[in-house]
Amino acid sequence: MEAVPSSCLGRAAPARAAPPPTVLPRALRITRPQDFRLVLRRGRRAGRRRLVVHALATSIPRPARAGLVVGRGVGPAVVRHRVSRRLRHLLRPRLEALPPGTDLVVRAQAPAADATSVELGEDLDAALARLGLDHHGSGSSAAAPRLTD
RNA sequence: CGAGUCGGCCGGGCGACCGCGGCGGGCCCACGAGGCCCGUCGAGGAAAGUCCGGACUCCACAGGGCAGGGUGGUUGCCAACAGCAACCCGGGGUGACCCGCGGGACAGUGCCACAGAGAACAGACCGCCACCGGGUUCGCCCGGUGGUGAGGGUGAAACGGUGGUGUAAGAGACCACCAGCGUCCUGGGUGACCAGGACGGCUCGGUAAACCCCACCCGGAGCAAGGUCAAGAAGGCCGGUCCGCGAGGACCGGCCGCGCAGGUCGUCCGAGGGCUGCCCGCCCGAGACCUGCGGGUAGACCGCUGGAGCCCGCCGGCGACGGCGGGCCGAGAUGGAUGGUCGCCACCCACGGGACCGCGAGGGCCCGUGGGGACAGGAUCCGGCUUACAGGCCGACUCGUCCG
Repeated sequence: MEAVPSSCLGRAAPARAAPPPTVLPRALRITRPQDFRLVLRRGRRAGRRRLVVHALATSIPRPARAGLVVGRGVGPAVVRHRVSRRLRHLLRPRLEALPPGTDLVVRAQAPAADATSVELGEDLDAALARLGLDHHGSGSSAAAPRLTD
């Protein structure tokens, strides 16, 4: 079964080596209203035009989690659901690179309605980099302590 | 073949990889209702607007009056409806068909812009006619008084139409026919109503998505309904002022609620509630109120998806629909799953090329490149209505033309 993905991707586009995106499972999501309030009020914040990322480091030993806020300002139900689905796909691989115990809340703004998945991914990376949480270089271990103050 | 009317249906298909939510099963375990694997199911015709009608849940359930809301041709269908079907009436179209918030305007009240002389028991501007006075080229002209709703002009609408009698000129003033109104009779229809006849008085607007009248119907709140368990014993919300860049904090006042303490009223004389609002009346009924002090929780599960259910066949009915038989199980989330990245095919639109048909404008076919695919997503569940929608399919019927 290991040979199947490589052949499939190889036929389509050999240059595109990106790992297949996945959707957030329920365990990795923030669901309780109190947790949302905590992250939005106490966490650090980095805003882009299309979305705002709040991050809060906790001492609880568990994988990093994420929650979504897509308000009515973004659009009707179909548009809101499309935006949150794209964000869920984009969030999963990025979440694995974060230090354990990190809680993330991503708020979508109105311009997110017309954005593509690629654009939203760029916004996410930029916001995470501003928070010192980017997974590409710079070392996540060095960024983690800065969250607490 | 062209133009058109009505009804029904679809809402791209197949595949690859990686995923998400529910249910069922198996395995593992450092047991945490954690991990892995398999099977299965997983948005719409409108899921939408939340406009009607129900199911369901809780509260209430002697009744009456007033107020309030809804419906409005008839007969059916339906659990019910403001829905659907057939029919009736009125209007439109050559026609198939379409449109109608379709009870009552002799119960009463109100309103009818602009134009016009006059608009609701109407109205003399011009005109017509008579009389009086004056003038006269003897045709008539000018002024006044009165008659007249036939003619002109205005309007959506001018108080019936045509012909005659009549008259100074006219007028349903009178007569005939027609139209319209009312009453009665006969026949047909379950009925709305239709057809025919007789008589009557003589014409007697519109508006009830204006008040109103008539007939019929209507308890209130809603799944955040409601229930179980756990946790916790006290705060929550609203308004104002002040402080702070801000998140927020402090103080004061009001409302709801729990515990403790004190007080007042009350269970023969009824505190306080309930019966949609008010009044009468009825029922439940032992607590209610005031002051002071103290300073919370808000999570899980049930409800929760098998139902006026869907598909097929037969029978009854013009039809909506109903009956019988057989088969099927097709979402149940809860910061809210059904997606992401692609490939192929089909469809539509541009551009380019090729051969073909046609005198021609042009037409379809094949290939290549590029682009496009709407309106829109459950949140207790059904039946409707309304609104949005790229593109496409099927059937019935009408009118016109050509061929036979």
